[in-house]
Amino acid sequence: MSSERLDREFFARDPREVAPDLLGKVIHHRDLAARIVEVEAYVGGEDPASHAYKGETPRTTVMFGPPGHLYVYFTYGMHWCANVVCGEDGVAGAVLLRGAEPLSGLSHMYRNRIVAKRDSDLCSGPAKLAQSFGWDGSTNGVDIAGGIDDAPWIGDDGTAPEAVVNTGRVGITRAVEEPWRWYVADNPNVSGPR
DNA sequence: CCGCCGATCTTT
DNA sequence: AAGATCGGCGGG
Repeated sequence: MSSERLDREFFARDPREVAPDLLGKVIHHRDLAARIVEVEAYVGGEDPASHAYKGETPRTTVMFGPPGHLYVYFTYGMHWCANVVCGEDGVAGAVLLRGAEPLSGLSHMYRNRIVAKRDSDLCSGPAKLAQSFGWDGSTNGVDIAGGIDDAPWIGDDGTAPEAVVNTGRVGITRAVEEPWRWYVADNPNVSGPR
């Protein structure tokens, strides 16, 4: 099935609008592809849970830049997690990629993630997803909306999720009541609580 | 399947 | 000292 690349305009909206729209879309990177099934929105300046809440720092520079780039951060001393920067240039905002269904290049993903035993171990969590795609600090800031051949990009193949669930975000201690997590119902690649 | 805990290091 | 996580282990 053919896939249309999401452009910068798609990401130039409030992350709370972009996030649910990303469900069902497909992450591509060279031979690898996976369909997004779980996302969370982080709203920068007005969101105490966002890394950008207290303003721009060396770590969060990318979040304040133009939309359609990856914000990849290091956490818990060993994991990388990836967001797509959303909203206007100069305004911090991002959508965390939390879960995806592997579609292509699975043998390559297993090579990137030695501990994975089954397909649902590959992309069922933000750090697992990033690891399966081989993303790390060198991926931070990469443009995914510039039509760059070797860079990751996100495509729309016309598939829409059957049922979407909206809940509070996972793994945070501040602003836990904000309903800014969305996931596809009954999908084994969703990482958090159902 | 679920809950608990340790790993490991950057950021605050 | 905490953190946008994960995997191993033990118990039900």
